Amino acid sequence: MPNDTPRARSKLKKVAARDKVASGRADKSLSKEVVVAAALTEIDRHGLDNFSLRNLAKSLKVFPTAVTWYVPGRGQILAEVVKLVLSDIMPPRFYDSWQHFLRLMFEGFRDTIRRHPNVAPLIGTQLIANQAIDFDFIERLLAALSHAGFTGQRLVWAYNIVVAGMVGFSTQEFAQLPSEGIKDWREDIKERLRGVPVAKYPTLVKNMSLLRNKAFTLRWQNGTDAPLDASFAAYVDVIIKGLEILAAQDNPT
Amino acid sequence: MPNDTPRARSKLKKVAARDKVASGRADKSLSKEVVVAAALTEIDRHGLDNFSLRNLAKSLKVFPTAVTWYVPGRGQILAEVVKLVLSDIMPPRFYDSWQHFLRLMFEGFRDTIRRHPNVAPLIGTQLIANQAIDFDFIERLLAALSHAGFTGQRLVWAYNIVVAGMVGFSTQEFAQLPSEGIKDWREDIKERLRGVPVAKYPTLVKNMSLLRNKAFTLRWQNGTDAPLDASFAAYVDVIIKGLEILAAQDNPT
DNA sequence: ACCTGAACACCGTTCAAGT
DNA sequence: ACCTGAACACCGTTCAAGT
Repeated sequence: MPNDTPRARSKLKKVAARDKVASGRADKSLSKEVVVAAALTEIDRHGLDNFSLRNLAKSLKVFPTAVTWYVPGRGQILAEVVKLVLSDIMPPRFYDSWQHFLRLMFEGFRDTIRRHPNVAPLIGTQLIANQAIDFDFIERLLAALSHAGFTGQRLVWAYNIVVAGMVGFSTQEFAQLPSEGIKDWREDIKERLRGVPVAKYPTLVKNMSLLRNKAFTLRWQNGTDAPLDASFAAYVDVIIKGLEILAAQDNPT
Repeated sequence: MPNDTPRARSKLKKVAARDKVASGRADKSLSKEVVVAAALTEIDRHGLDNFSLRNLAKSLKVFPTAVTWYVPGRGQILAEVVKLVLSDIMPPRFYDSWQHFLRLMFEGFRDTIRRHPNVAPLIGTQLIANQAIDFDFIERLLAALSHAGFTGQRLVWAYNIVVAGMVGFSTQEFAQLPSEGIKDWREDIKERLRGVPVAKYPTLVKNMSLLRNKAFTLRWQNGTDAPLDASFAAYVDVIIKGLEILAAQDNPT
C-alpha cells in the first residue's frame, strides 16, 4: 500500500527516522499500531455499527484528525483491523498429513473469528481486507496442497476451495446481530418458527426441534451464544473428503 | 417482523384498508415495495458505501422521512433489499437426483449474486438478512437432503454444510472493491505479487501465473471482472462428493 | 513530524405540522 | 394515512494553524 503510513512519507522512512533522531523527539503518543489496536478494542466492545473515528479518537484521548494522520481514512483502519485479527491464524509448519494440516487450519481460523466476532462481517466480503492473509500463510497452504498431489490448474482450484470454505462457514456462523431491537426481533423469529404449517413444510416441521437456532437462516443467536460445533466438524470432513477425491482424479495435461 | 410495515399498524391492516377505501384515497405515490426496489437500484448503481437514505429519498423525489414511514430505519431497508435479491433463488421442484438439485441450487445462487454483486457483503454476514431465505426454499432443500438419506442430527449437518457452502463461495467471489483509490490499490497488489521472493515462497512463485487474479487473497478484481468459474465448479463437486460420503456413513441412533 | 482546532458537507432519526 | 419540513446529534474528511 503506497500511503498506509504517515501521508506520502513511505519512501522517506530513513529521512524521517533521521529527523526524529536529530530532533531528539520521542514524545509520540500515537502510532499506527496503537491506533489499530484501539480500533479493534472499540469494535470488540461496542460492535461494528457503533464504531466511528470520533469514538476511536475519544478512546485515545486525541482529536479525530490525529487518528487520520496515522491511518488515512476509515476504510484503511478497518482493513488494518482485519489484518491484525488474522495475524494469528498461521497454520502449523509440521503436520501428520495434508488432511491434518487443513483440519488444524480450519479450526484455527474459526477460533480466531470466535475471539473477534464483530469483525466477521468485514472478512471475505471486502477485497481490501484480503491482503490480511499473508504470503507465509499462502505458501504453507499451497505447499500442503502440493503435497496432496495438486499441481497446476488443480492446485488453484484446491486453494480456492479451501480458502472459500475456511472463511465462509465461520464468518456466517458469527454473523452480525441486529444492532437494535434485538428482543423484538428474536421473539418474532421464534414466533415465525412456531407458526410453520406442517402441511406445507413437512420436513421442516418434522425436524424443527433439531433445526431451531442450530441451523443457518433459522437462528436468533450467532456462534457466540449458539456455536455450531458439530456442523462445523462435519463441514470440515466433507471438504476434506471431497478434496481427497479431487486429488485422486487424473491431472489433465 | 412486528413493525416492518407502517409503524405499529401491522395488526390493523383490515381497519387501515377499510379507511383507505372509505376515504377514497388512492394517491399513494410510495409503497414498501417501491422503496425497497429503488434502494436496490441505488445500491446496484452506486455501491453500498454510497447508499444513504437521503440519496434514496432524492431518487424517489420525496423527503427522507417519507422513506422512513414505509421501512423504519436503514437496517430494515438493507434487510429488505437482501430479501428482494434472494427472492429468485428458488431451487427447482423436480430434479434427477439430490446431487443434481444441489448443483442447480449452487449455480442459481451464484447467478443471483452475480446480478447484484454490491449486495454480496450483506448476505451471510448479517443475521437480520438470514430471513431472506424463505421456508419454501428451506423445505425443498431439506426434502432433497432427506432423499439423500440424511435424517435427524445428520440432516442438520448436511443443511448447514450446504447453506454455508452455497453462500460462502459466491459472496467472497463477488467481494466489495475499495470505494476509492482503486487504481493505486490495484497497482500496489500487482507490485507486491511481482516482488515475491522465490527463495522464501517457492510454491507461490512457481504457480504465480496461474494464481494471480485467479485465487482468493491474490486478486485485484472480483467475480464481476474476473469470475472464478472453474474453481467454483470444482468447489461444488468437492462438497457434493463429500456429502455423498457423509450420506453413506451409518446413521448413529 | 505530529497534533490541535475549526469548518464543511453529509448522515440517520425524531418530532411537529400539514392535508 | 401519508408526507412535508425543520431540527438534532453525529459522522468522515479537508485544511489551516500551532509546536
